[in-house]
Amino acid sequence: MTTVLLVDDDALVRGGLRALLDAEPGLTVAGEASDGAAGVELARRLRPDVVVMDIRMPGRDGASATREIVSWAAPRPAVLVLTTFDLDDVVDDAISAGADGFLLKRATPDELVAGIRTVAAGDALLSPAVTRRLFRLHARRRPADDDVALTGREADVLRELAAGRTTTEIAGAMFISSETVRTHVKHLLAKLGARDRTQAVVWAYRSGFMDRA
Amino acid sequence: MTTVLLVDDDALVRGGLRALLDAEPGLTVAGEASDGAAGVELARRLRPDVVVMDIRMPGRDGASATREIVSWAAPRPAVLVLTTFDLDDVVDDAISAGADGFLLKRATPDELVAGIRTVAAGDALLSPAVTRRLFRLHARRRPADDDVALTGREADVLRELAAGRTTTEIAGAMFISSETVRTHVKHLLAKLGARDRTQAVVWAYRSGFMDRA
DNA sequence: GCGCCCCTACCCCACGCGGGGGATATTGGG
DNA sequence: CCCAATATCCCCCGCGTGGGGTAGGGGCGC
Repeated sequence: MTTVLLVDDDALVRGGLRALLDAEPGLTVAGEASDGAAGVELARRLRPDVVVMDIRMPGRDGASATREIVSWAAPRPAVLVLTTFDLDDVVDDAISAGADGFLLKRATPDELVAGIRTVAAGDALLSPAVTRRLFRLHARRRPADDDVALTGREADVLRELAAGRTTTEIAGAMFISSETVRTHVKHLLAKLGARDRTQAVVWAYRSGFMDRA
Repeated sequence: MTTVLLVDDDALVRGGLRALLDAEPGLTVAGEASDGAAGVELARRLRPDVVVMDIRMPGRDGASATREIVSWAAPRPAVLVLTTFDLDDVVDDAISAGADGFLLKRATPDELVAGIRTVAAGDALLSPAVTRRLFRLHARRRPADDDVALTGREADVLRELAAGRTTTEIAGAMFISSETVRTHVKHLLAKLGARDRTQAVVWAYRSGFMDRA
């Protein structure tokens, strides 16, 4: 049986989550708190398996509370942070606070249950270190990055650039002249706002382009 | 109810997993296959929510089967790859095959169940793109990458390069002459086996250097 | 004290690269 | 049907970059 502590300033949200989770076999809600300070205190007393933590709360916020809980000696509760994730600065706090997982508030009930089971089961699916890196990846996924409209060939060339290839090598690989490659490079540099191929490669890795491609 | 298809060449393993999963509320094993070809065929007929796929099998292996299944149009089964993950080359195949998740065979039953629920629930906890990058992070953690012994200043310069800065900018930021920056760049290129700064930046992102720094 | 590595700094040379042009052919949507 | 977008190819110019070598000062270990 997995015990869960709900920390959210909205009583209606807590009630909804409690009904949802208690109906789930293998899950039970051990307690509720309406702010970070009460959440930490209750987590200390109840020792739940998982703390579901809203990030935005009056008083002591979720990031601060998370930071404290994850600093406890094992076995400590796993912290699953709930967020609307609207480019909020507080998200960065949740990241650096070292939460074990985070979930969008628009997630489905099934997804929440799966998330709770995942963090409760430990890090077999994803290690904490990796999860932390993930947070960084997510935080970095700015909408602007997806707005860049590279043509098919430009995207091809960028992939080659991001593999560390030279103009001549790319020309050989793509069966076109190096002059054409140079043209494509010039165009994608302009679109990306990059001043040279190195900056284009940086963009490719940081924007998630290399993950999509 | 989440339906699962087991693909593993070992009948005993399949039997154990079936017993384990059928005992779990909300999960049911819809079928079993003993190799990749049979697995793909059965997945096509049964349309399970999740395919639990052993990576190492005689005949058509798990990576090849995974590659096919993930190429199907939505809604397609999610593929959870099972692996011993002992620095096996086949792991690279699983990565590039685009599996939705992967789990160590030494994972506990709880972890397997949590993993199945997670991939069945979709990408709310972790998006496919991020998962794919994760795989790369895991696969990439080769000892060789950690063996590269950059000096403190060389590492500083590499971080600046990986931010897309020019020699002159780096010199300004580090309060040294650009000639010195050039020397550091030359040295780190030699150590990394990179032919130019672009390849050094690629190495910085792919090796995990940018995650550690 | 002597070697060894690191950081600092400079030289020359060849060339790849980015910026700014222009040109032609094909494709597809208004 | 025409125009915009795309893909292909070519030119010149200036300079940043990489490869080679050289060198002094500082720290550290033997």
